Amino acid sequence: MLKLSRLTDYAAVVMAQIARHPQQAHAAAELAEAVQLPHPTVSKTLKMLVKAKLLVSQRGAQGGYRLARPASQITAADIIAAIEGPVAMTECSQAEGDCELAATCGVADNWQRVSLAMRTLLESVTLSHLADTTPIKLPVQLPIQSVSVAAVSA
Amino acid sequence: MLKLSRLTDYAAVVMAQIARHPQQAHAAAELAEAVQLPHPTVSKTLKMLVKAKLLVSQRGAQGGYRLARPASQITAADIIAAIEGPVAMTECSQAEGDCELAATCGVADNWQRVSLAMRTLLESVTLSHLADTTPIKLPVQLPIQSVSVAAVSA
DNA sequence: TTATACAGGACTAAAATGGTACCCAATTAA
DNA sequence: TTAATTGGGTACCATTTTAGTCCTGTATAA
Repeated sequence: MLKLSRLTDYAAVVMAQIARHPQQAHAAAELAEAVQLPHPTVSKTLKMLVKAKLLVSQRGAQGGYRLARPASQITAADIIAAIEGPVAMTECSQAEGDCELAATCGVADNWQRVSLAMRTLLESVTLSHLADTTPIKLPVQLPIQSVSVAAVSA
Repeated sequence: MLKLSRLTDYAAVVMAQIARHPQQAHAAAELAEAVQLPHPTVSKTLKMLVKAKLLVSQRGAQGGYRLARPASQITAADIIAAIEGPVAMTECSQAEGDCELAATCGVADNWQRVSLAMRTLLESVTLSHLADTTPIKLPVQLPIQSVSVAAVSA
């Protein structure tokens, strides 16, 4: 289905929740309550988001989580990458040629182009967009005509 | 990683292989040899592609698999859907509201828009493109500015 | 009629995913 | 200084998904 994992979905929801009240720190328990998900799971998700530098945390009483940068500078691709790793459609489109089928494959290059277009799309959607309850108007025309595979395969 | 499953990857490679020689019927064993993958696995993949009406099969001696329609009319989205089911980023973007968290979620609509844009992108890539060894120039500018969620949520 | 080749389903093994629990570290406030 | 609060890290387990294999049946062509 080319689906996001459930944790990624949670991450997006939680990030959006924080983005709607960016001033205050949000405790894991409070967020879990707000989004109606089990506390330990939300907590795990938050930790991953901190590790990915999308959130900053403050321990102790009155502590909690805040956005590491403005919601407009956090993208859907960032959130997905935080939980699932970098966006890449195929094994071979993420790392250097560790696919020994490359010779017989014949579609690798083109998948990489598609992959890159997907990533560009996901990078054009920010947390502000996701958190907003009004519909996104995706602002950019994707530069897919000029996609180069160099940056991917290198 | 938002990655295709391995079987989907195989499916694309096999489809491309058939697309390069569209006149003749291709036996599973022959294809397995050509793409250097185990026969039973390729066979399973082929069966799924037949079920999805992307290939037609012919039993008996000299039988095998052929494209059900021209490569230019088979899209990446078709191939992915054949193996993984319909392209949808989140649980709730595929079926009717079977997500009881919708109330607290607050990002469902926007994920659906993103989902739709992804699908549009994948529908713009055909098997001809994938099978071609020269780089794709993705031909369409995505109509993402005018994306409506109606078709998805309905 | 026999060899070829797909159809369908059952089965198993392995891996990813999701969820939980536990204990430690840091901070704050009484 | 101590207690309460809150995140950090790790390890573990259950479940689901994925991948791969095998077996038996059926259609077709020579």
